[in-house]
Amino acid sequence: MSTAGSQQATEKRRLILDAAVRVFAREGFHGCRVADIADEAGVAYGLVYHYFRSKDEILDTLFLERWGLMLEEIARVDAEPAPVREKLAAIAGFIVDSYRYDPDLMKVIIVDVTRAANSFGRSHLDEIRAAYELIGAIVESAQKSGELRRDITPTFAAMAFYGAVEQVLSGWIFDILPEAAEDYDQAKEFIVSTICDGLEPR
Amino acid sequence: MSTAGSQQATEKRRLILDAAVRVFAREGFHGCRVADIADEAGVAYGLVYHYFRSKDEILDTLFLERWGLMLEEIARVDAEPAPVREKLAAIAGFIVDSYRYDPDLMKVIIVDVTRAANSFGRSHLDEIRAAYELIGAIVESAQKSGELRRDITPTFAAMAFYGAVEQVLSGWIFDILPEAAEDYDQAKEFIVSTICDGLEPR
Amino acid sequence: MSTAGSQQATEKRRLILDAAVRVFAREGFHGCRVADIADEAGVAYGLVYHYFRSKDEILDTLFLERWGLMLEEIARVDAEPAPVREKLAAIAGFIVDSYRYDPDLMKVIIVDVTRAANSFGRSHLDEIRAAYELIGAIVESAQKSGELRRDITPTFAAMAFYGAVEQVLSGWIFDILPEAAEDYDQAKEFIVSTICDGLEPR
Amino acid sequence: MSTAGSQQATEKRRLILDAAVRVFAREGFHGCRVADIADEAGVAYGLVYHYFRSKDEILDTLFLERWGLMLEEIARVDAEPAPVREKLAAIAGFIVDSYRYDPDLMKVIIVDVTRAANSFGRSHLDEIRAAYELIGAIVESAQKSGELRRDITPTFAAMAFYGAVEQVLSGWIFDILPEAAEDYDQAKEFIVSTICDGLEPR
DNA sequence: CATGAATGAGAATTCATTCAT
DNA sequence: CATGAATGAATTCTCATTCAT
Repeated sequence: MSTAGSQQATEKRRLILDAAVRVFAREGFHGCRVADIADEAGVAYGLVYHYFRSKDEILDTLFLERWGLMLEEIARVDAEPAPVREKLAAIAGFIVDSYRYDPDLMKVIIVDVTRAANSFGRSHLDEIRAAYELIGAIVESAQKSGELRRDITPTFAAMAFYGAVEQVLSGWIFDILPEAAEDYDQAKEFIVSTICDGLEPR
Repeated sequence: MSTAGSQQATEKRRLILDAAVRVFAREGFHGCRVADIADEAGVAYGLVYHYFRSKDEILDTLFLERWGLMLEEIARVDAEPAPVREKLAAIAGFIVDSYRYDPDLMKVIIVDVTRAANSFGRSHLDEIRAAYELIGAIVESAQKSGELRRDITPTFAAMAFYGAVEQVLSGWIFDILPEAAEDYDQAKEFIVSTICDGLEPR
Repeated sequence: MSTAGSQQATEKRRLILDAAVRVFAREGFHGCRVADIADEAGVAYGLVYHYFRSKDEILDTLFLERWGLMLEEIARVDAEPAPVREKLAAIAGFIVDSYRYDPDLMKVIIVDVTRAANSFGRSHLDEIRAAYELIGAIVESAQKSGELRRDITPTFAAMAFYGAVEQVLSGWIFDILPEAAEDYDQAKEFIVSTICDGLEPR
Repeated sequence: MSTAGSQQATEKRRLILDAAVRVFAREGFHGCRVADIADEAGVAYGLVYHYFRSKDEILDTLFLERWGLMLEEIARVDAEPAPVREKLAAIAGFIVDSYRYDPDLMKVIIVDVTRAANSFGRSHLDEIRAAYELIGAIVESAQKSGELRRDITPTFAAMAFYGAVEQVLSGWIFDILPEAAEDYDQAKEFIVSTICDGLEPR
């Protein structure tokens, strides 16, 4: 069946992407060779170039796939008529779960894409900016509704919130923070509580 | 005379380090060649290797120099009998001022070391961890004195605080946040207020 | 078809090895560049590294190929029920013929491996030693059978024999000894006669 | 005193040469840097170039010094009215003693000069050839006087003799032959007896 | 004489990418 | 689609030699 053939073709592409995630996570984007990806995927060297124009495109693809999901999720959350606290919890939860579900992929995105955001194509930077802006928009409307303080700019608040989330992921990636099942849930609550309530007693 | 000679000997080394900061900031550690550093410094290629064993060692040196200053500053702040809020403000201020004083250097440290989980970040993990621990210790003692809530772990609080600071710097580095003179001062206050007071109205 | 394809794949590897022999012989292992080998072989620079891990590995391969043949030959000779004089003549003949057949290769082996006490010679010591030991074993059994004097240790006798052979090759290599067709045959006999009968009249 | 000054100057030169012997023996001519020689000698880097034009010249000097002594000795031996057996014993003894007295220097000469005789300046090759010719002359006159067989060419006989001697030294250098006090004396006798009497019983 | 900083050509090796099959 | 041999530009690091002091 031609459908089966097409599925198989897609399968190999997926195989390569998944292998790339593992290899990038293990050795870093710069630290690995295209050959390593092919080996990890168990496919021929040249096949990588059949499906992807370049090594960069593999990373681009991985990033865009997942970052796109996140943007969709943030937009979806934003559209709901929920308290800002719940919205932020949903976003933090989504990112934390993304890491829980596929730590290698999130490691690659944070370490190899976010880090190199200015050396890579500017397109990534726009995607990243879009996330901050969506979060900023959530903050902004919550400020208008009186849910959040107005003396801190929305953009800044978004950075503080996202920075806290990313730092927790970095902590896990660098083996600085403990990483047990309960830590994931706790992290989400801690982040929201720290950012919304502050560290000082109320 | 011999002192002058010794200073002159050191001069070129410093010249190379300063040139490396600019080149790393402009092209990224991986994106530049050792030749670029030598050119930028106006010295012969080989002299770079006279003073440094490798390209890596240059980055290591830059990182350790500045990170060491930061660790000293945090330790100094910790030792003072001030409210935790002032301590955190002093630390955030120091980091923000480090960026204001030498944005290229901080960019290099954040982009090429702090987030490089597979290369430099990993090899300087102890130094990086030390910073978190010092901040965590400040939080912990403030929790004991009742200045801060006790239901969020010190380590986690330290991550949230440092994450917010670093993200603000990242915002400047990646041209996401506005970067005017008043923004630097404002940033320090915003960070402390966000982390201590929270975004929700009190 | 697939056999032909496989042969073709091997062809380039052989091309490189043969080119390396000529280049090493002409310029010496240290005196040539990998680019010279690639040029001489008429292949792209990178292909050398496709087939060999390093410049060293090329020399290792050349040495082991031929030295292995020699060890086999010596072992084969040793196993035959012939007079020791004939055995030594067979070994000397094999080495002399090796030179006659491929003087460049033997030059490389002697100049760059066998005498290189600090690099290749040291790392191939076991193979080199094995040759002496095989020859020593031939001497030893000839001493037991009364064919050879017993007052000279087998190891020493092996060194004297091999030393004479190698020095003759060195003489050819360095243009000290005349090198005509009849010299090759004569050399074999001279060596055996010198070592077995001695230079003094009997 | 100006004499003392001049002696001191000479001392440093000697210091460098002696250090070079040790370094060359340890790491090989190609495997060491000029800096290693300076360090080993305990002198400043630049001083090496004050006394020698180049790294090559250091090796040249070492070789010519000792090889010259050997040529003198062979010529001296040749001039004496002694049996050829004694002459060869004197030459073998001189070379063996040279090694016993300064193994590093002989190692350097055999491994780094003799080996590279065709890549280095041709002048070395002429010196080496001169030694063979002197020995060949000794053989030739012994053949005329009936002390040695006439059916083996003098040049060839010289090669066999010198080859046996050098191989014994190589055996020591490569740790293949035992190297105790008595081995040195035995070696000399074994060499002469093997070459003059042959390995077959008389 | 003595020092060691400064120079820069050179070489091995790597690896993304192409291409013939 | 699949394969992996072939290409060659790029870059780090080495180190003999020079030179200013």
